Amino acid sequence: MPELPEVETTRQGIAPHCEGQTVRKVIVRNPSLRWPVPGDLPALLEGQVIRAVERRAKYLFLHFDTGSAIVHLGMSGSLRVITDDTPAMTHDHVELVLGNHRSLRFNDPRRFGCWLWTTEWRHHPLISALGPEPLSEAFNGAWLFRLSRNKQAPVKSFIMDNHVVVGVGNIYANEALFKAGIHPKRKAGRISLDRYHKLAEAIRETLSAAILMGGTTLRDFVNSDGKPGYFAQSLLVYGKAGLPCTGCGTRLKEIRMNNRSTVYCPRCQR
DNA sequence: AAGGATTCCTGTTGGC
DNA sequence: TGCCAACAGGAATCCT
Repeated sequence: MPELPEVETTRQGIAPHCEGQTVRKVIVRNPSLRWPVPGDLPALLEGQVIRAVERRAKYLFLHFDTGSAIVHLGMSGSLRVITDDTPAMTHDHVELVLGNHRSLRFNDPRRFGCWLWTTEWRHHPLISALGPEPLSEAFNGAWLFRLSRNKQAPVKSFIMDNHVVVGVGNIYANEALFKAGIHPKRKAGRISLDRYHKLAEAIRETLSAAILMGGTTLRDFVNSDGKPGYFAQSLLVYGKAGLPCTGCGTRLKEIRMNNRSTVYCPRCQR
């Protein structure tokens, strides 16, 4: 499940092969993604040079002179650069044939991902209201504290809200709350500045460690080079319900919050 | 208006 | 062993 580290790993993997390359041909095999792939996407991209591959939150942008393609990997999407004679696989929904005998292939079994076009990517409705990047200076405990005042929502929902901070999906929310010793159901507005400093640091640590290790890799996610990431091995609570807490030995508890698996230590997290 | 519930989808898993 | 329901989750959107 691509979370921010996986998306950044993907960007780093494809950028060297894409930047400066001309798009020779665009093949849309299945336009039924989260939103329909624009019918004029081939006409918009063909003949143009990919100037840069950028990431913002979990969105990737292919920047061209006339605008940008917005790509989201959704739940099960992946982008790979391969030689252009490699046979298409099932769920290879979008392909950009490049000028270096390579192709950029978008594969997405569950089709929660998207390919969109924008001429003003910073002002695109999906992008403009996003919160700060978790590894940027703008994201810190003071920011979390200020935004959370009077909020009744549980802190786990709060940090997974893209208006608060981007890139914190279910797995990393569980991990960060454990590291910070905060109970996932605690009301966001009832947490001190001190504890938010700790939480911001935990989010930062969790995500940067995962980026270094190449992403979490659960089930069907593979990096752009086709190799799995190794972060899954260092998960402390996610997927470990019933196992002893690494801090105190208490059995980790699992509950459902907003229909999402939530694992925590009932003793260490308050 | 905030916050919870629903929705999209298919490969994998678990129970009988 | 085989089949099928349950589950997984990003995030927009709908609903209360």
